[in-house]
Amino acid sequence: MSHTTGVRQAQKLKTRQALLDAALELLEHQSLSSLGLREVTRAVGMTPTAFYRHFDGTADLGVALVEETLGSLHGMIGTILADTGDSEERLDRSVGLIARHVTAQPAHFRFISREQHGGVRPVREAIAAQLRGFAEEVAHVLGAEPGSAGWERDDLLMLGGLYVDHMVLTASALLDAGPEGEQEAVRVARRRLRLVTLGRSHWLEGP
Amino acid sequence: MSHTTGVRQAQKLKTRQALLDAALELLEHQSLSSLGLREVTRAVGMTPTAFYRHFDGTADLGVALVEETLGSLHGMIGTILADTGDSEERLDRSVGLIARHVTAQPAHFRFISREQHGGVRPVREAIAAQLRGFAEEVAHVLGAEPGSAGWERDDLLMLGGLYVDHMVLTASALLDAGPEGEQEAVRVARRRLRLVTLGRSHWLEGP
DNA sequence: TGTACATCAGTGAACGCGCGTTCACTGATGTAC
DNA sequence: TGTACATCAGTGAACGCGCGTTCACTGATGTAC
Repeated sequence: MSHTTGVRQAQKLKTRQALLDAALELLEHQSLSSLGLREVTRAVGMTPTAFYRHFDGTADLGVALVEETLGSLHGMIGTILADTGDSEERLDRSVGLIARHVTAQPAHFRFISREQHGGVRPVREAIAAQLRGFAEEVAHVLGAEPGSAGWERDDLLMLGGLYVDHMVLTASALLDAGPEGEQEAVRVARRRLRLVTLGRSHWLEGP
Repeated sequence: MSHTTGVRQAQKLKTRQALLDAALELLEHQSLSSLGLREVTRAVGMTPTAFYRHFDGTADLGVALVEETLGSLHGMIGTILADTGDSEERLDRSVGLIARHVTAQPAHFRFISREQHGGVRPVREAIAAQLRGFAEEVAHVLGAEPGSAGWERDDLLMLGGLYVDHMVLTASALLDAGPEGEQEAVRVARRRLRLVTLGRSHWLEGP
């Protein structure tokens, strides 16, 4: 057995990643539907033809970017919503964590925000599927808490979706705000979340 | 004085409107950033060159579409939020009104939803400005109600923004749901709104 | 370990095509007298 | 009302350019023996 086996595969993965990185950078100022395959290969420094060794086209690359951005976030839901500290503290922590993620990889979140309702169907659907997954995870975690006693499954899902949509809105707001407006965006996001959480705690009192 | 004066201007407006209509139709399945000027004129049946008699380019046309879609909605805020009936009834009425608008002109709302975070900056900014205006109107109307006694201006704006963002989310959800899923989308939108409104009514009780 | 063959990531030339923009123009509409 | 000139929405030809996709290829990596 030789330890060099897989050199070719490793190089291929490296090239693929270079394509994804270059595309993400190009997508900071344009939509996926106007991103050219040649633009991407040019940025990486390779022949347009080679693109097809990795993706069917830019739509396919877009779906891969969705996976790269959101795939790793599953399971983090539990960490974010860890039921420690009072609800105020937990809420601030959640928003802070989103803010840190967005600051750490702004291009990824800009891409998601832009393509969530964008012109490329397979990408839109991939994002929707991921967000639906998050909503279900949130619903599951919240459902296990004492504060959710008596809640119907349907209402928990509604609440999970509400929180997820607010995460996405917060990420968008942070990106739009830029560095100087970040603090204010965080402040507003926190108060919004507080209001929603307040609604949650009175939900069962009836309309 | 001749009553024919203005024939030229009327024809020009008609052509301009034809360009806007054709563009909106083409934008149902693509983003503005990939919409070609020639595509639009071809759909209308005119020379590409003539496009420049009406718009600087597709970005400029996009800004005009924003105005066409959202410009007429100002002032309707008051009607939607008219303080009649109990809060439950008023809430259902609001969602119903959005649903009716979206059903009546789906292409317009799809365009707004798609370009709100899209790749064309001037259009993004035009949409943001309009939505900010709506948020302020909502804040103003709500601020005048007894239920908002004691609210700070800042919190009212936060609430206005929250309602506006939910209007947009509801519109997007309705478009994504299609005819068969419309009823369910309306149901979820209503419960979300109910939860937010519940949070509103307990806002002053402290954190 | 050495050799002969297979695989396959990336190359480079070529294609037909639609794009945005320019320019000089046409002819209906508008205006001055 | 009639005439002579000005305006300007829309035309049609032309341009250079970058696009996505095809094809036969090269040469390093991998595999069988």
